[in-house]
Amino acid sequence: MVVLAHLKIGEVSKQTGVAVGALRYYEDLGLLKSQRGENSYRYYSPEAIRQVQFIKKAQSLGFSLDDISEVLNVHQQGDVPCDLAQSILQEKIEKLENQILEMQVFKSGLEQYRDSWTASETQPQPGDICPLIETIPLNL
Amino acid sequence: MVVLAHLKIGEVSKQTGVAVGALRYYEDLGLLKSQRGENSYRYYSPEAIRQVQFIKKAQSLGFSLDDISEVLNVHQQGDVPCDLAQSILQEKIEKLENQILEMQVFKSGLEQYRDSWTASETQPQPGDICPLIETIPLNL
DNA sequence: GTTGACCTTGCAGTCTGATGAAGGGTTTAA
DNA sequence: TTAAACCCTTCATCAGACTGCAAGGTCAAC
Repeated sequence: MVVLAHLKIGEVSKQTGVAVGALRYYEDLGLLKSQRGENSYRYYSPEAIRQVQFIKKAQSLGFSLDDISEVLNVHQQGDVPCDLAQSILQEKIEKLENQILEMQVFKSGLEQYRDSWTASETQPQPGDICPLIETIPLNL
Repeated sequence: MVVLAHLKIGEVSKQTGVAVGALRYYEDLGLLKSQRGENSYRYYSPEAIRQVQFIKKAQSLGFSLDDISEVLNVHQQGDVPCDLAQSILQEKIEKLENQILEMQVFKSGLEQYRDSWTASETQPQPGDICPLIETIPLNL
């Protein structure tokens, strides 16, 4: 099947909102293909627009370009990559959950320090830089 | 007041647990001072140990080296930098709070997609890469 | 025919907090 | 005296997803 490839990179950029430099970058990473003219210009088929939109959508789910590359490779081999996409998504969710929990614990710790500082009227000792920070224990 | 500066960088590294390279890096950023011997070795006073520990403690509160630099500059000018430290800490807490909220919203969105995907039995359309991703709206 | 918009490659830079290597000088202990 | 351990500077590298620039080739309109 021959696909018409008549869009220049600037056109793809306009239609997708993705910068020209980013499109070239995607090509370097193997995420996007183009046909080269005799002038060495990149020419794209309308399919490419969908492909770039696919990349943007996956990015909006927190997929890295590396993740997307994996997904596209499976597609390239003729398989439907939805199972892979789902498991990557599940990983993202779990990682996010852990990060949120960690941040909540960390934030509570900071709030405790902030409140104890406001409450205390620590006098600076000679040689101290800032007693409020220096009362914190070193985690070795 | 003359302060004895007899500790070599490796000694400071051992006593603080901070890598030699990191100590040099702190010096480049103006966070830590040393006296140079004729051999061009760095020599540190025992004060430096406390200074490095101060840096570590501030880092454990989420302070960037840039933040710490600001705090130390105030101290350098003879002022007590606790007010500054407190306001930086307050900023960190607020930023963290916002990040946590954003991540929770984002995570809910991802979970909705995950669940709708699992529930739906979307059949791949010709030309689709992965319908589960392609049903996501583009945020323009 | 010439201006300007568009395209090419390749390399450097962004941000943060370092780490590592290369290539060479110094000190210390046996 | 010689080997190991330590120190110096300078430069490169990492993650991630690009952006920007220089120097040049191409194309379309007037």
